[in-house]
Amino acid sequence: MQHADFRLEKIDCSACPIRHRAVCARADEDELKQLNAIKSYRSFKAGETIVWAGENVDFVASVVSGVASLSQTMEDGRRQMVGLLLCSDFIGRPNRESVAYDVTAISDVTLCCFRRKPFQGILADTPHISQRLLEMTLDELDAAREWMLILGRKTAREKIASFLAIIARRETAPDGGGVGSNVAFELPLTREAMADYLGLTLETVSRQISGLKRDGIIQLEGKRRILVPDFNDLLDETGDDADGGVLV
Amino acid sequence: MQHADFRLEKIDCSACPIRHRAVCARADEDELKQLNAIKSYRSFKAGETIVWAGENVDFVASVVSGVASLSQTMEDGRRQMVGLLLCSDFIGRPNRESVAYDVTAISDVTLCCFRRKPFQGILADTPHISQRLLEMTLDELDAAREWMLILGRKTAREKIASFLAIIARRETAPDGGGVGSNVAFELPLTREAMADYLGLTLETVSRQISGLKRDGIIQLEGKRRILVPDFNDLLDETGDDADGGVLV
DNA sequence: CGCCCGATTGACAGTTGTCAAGGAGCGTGG
DNA sequence: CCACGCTCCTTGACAACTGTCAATCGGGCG
Repeated sequence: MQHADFRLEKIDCSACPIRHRAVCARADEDELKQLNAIKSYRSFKAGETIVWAGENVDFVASVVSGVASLSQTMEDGRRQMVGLLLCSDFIGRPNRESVAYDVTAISDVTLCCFRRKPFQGILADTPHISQRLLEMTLDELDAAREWMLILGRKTAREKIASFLAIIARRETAPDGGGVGSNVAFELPLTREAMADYLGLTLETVSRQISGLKRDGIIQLEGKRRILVPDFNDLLDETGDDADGGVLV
Repeated sequence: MQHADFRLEKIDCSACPIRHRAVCARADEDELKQLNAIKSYRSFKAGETIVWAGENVDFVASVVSGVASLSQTMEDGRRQMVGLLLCSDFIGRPNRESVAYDVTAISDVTLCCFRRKPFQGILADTPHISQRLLEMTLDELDAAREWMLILGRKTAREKIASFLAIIARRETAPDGGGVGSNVAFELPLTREAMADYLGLTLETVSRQISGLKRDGIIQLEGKRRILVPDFNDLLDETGDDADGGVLV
C-alpha cells in the first residue's frame, strides 16, 4: 500500500517501529550503525512469494510491517504453514545459503533486509545481537511446539478458537482488560491461509467459524473483522487449561 | 524428581561420547574446564518423569545416552509429544526457571546436568557455547517444522512411514547403501509413544503397521524390531517428494 | 452490469477415533 | 516347571469428525 513510497529509502533505526523488539533490540549505538550500513528495505504485495523453498538468498531480514508465512507444500498440493511471521520476527538462517520453506507475503509486507555475509560477521562479533537471536529462536521453538499440540490433538473447533485467541492476544493492545472483557480485531489471513495454518480444509474453517458465531462466542463484521463479546468464552473453546497460563 | 536419581561419577569431558556434538562441541580446553566444574550426571529409568511441566529446575542438561521426550498434556488426557531428545540434544532453556513441557525418559537415560545459574554466566561469556546453542536450537526448530507437516497434512499411513524413515535414518549407520538397500532397526518407542508423537491413537498406529507389513513394505521381528526390504518402497509411502532432496 | 475471488452451505463418503475383546511375551512366585 | 498377572500389542465393529465435491452467495472492480 503506502509502503511503496519508501521502498528504497533507509529510515533511521532510531525511528524504526520495531527497534526494541527485533533482532537489533539490544544493539547499542555503534552496533546499530553497523547494521544500518548493510540494510535495505523491500516491500511485497499480499500474495507475492518472497522466497521459494530451496532458493538461495543473500539476505536475512526482519519483518517491519505486515504478515508473512513459512510453508511447505507436498507433491500433490497439500500445504502446511509452519511459521507465521509478524512485526519484528526474523527471516532466514545465518550460515545457511538456501531457505527450507516458501516465504510468502500474506498481507502487504515490508522487510528490513541485511546482506547475509556481513550480517554473519556482525553476529559473530556482537553478543547483543546473537543473544537476542537465540532468545527469539527459542520463542519461535516454543510457539512451534504449542502449534504441534494444536495440529496433533485438537478438534477443528478447538483449532479455530485457539487460532482466534492467539491472534487476539497479538493484535489487541496488552491492556489486560479484566475478566470477561470484549475484544475486536482483524483477521490477517484468508480462510484458506487459516486452513493451511491449522491443518484443515477451508470448508471446515468456514463451518467452524459459522458454528462459533451461531453459539454467540464470536460476532462477524464483514468477513474479516471479529468481535469477541467475552474473551473467556472463547478461551473455554480452545481446550486449554482454564487458567490459560500455559502459553508463551 | 527426588527418585533414586543416583548421581554417577563425573567422567572426563574428553572421554565423553557426545563431546563433539553437544552444546559443548566447540568449547576449548579452558571452557570445558569451566563446564566440568558445574556438571553432574543423573540417570533415569525408562518411563520415569524427569521434570514435570511448570516445575522449577535448577539445571539444564545434555542427553548423554538414551531417549527422552518433551510432551504436553491437555486437561482431558490428550497428549502430544513435541520433542524427541536423542544423544547430545539439549534440555532446558537458559534464563528461564521453569520448564514448559513434561520431560520423560523413554528408554533408560543418562543426562549431563549443568547448574543453571553458573551455566547462564558461562553462556554469556563464551561465544563458542552460545553460538553452538543457537545452531542446535535452529536445528530443533527445523525439525519441529518438518514435524508440523506430518501432523497437519499426512494420512495415518504416511505418518507411520515417515516416522519409520526418520528412525531408520538415525539408527542405522549412514553407510548410504545403494538403491533398494534393506535396513533393520529397533523401535525406541512403544505404540502409545508413537501415537503421542504422530497425533494418532495407539490402535491406528497398530493397524497401520499391520497394513505396511501386509503390503510387504516392512517385516516385523517381535514387536519392536523392523526390517525394511527396500527402503525406497518405504519412502514412497511417506508422501514426500520422490527425490527426497528437500532437506539438507 | 457482469465477472471474479473469497466465503458459505449442503450432501455424502472416507478416515480415524472409540469401545471392547483377546493374544503374545515376560517376570514372579507357588 | 507351570500358572498367574502384567504390560504391550492386535483386531473387530461401529460412530463421529472431517474431507470432498458441488452449488450458491456477496462484495469489489473493471
